[in-house]
Amino acid sequence: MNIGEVSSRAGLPAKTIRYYEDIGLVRPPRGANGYRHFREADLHKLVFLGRARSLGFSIEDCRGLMALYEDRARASADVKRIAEDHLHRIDRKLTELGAMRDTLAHLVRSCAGDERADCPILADLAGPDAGSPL
Amino acid sequence: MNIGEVSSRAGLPAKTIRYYEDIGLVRPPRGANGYRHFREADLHKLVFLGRARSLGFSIEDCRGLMALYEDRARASADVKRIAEDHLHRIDRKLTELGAMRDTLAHLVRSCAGDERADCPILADLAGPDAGSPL
DNA sequence: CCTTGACCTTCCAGTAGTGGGAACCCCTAT
DNA sequence: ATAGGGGTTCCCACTACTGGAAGGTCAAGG
Repeated sequence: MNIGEVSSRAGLPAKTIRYYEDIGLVRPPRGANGYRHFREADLHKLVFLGRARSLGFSIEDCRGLMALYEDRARASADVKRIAEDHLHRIDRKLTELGAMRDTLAHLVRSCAGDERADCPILADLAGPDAGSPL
Repeated sequence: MNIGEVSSRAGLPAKTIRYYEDIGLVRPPRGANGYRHFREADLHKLVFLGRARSLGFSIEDCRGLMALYEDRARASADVKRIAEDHLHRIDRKLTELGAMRDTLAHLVRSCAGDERADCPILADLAGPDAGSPL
């Protein structure tokens, strides 16, 4: 099948699929006209990549997962390690994003949001001991 | 003061400060030798930017916040709107990141992580109806 | 046969926010 | 005179695409 069909079936933009070929994640053969020809196995790989990316795995993680996916002699421990590392990264991100949200929510609540210039949000951003910038 | 001093006082890498000048967030004058000369007001701006960035505001948000910071006739409502929009973006991000974590945590728990090839993580990534890739 | 339109191709540029490094200038101290 | 520790510009790399331009291919209709 051509890139358009595989794109709609895998749910990935054609641009992205070309990019994945560029970095060696898929290697569809070419027809006489230069068009990429995708086989079912290529489609499966792209679906796999789409799902892994949607779980936030990096391209390099995906490369590793793909290699394991295609390796009949893999150990599930290797897969699990990649997933656990990613899980820890997500947890760290969640923690820092949560801290951001709490700080920001506090600032937003403390701001009147009216026509006056007085604003605790700006005051906080300027720092504890900062006066007017002018 | 020179870029090195303002860098350590603002807690930002010199590279970042040059970048901020490049995109017009700060405009330190130059001395006869071509060196940037930072005034106290420039330092305050950089501290402001560093704090705003650490709360996850985008560069464009920072540009808007800076303009309001320097505008004596601002309305705090304008500041609050930017902060609220950002807060909503963070909340959405937290939601999707949380969903990722839950899915991933479930997969990690279900994987034996031993020497066997059988792996629910790969099975899930491959999709519900996918067989072996070979 | 020609045109139209959808599809395909490549390449280039840009995104955010730096990080790294080259190559070079400037200032101070010894 | 020289050594070091500043500073300067410029360019490339990164993540993971996304958009656009310019042009080749294919199938259908007049």
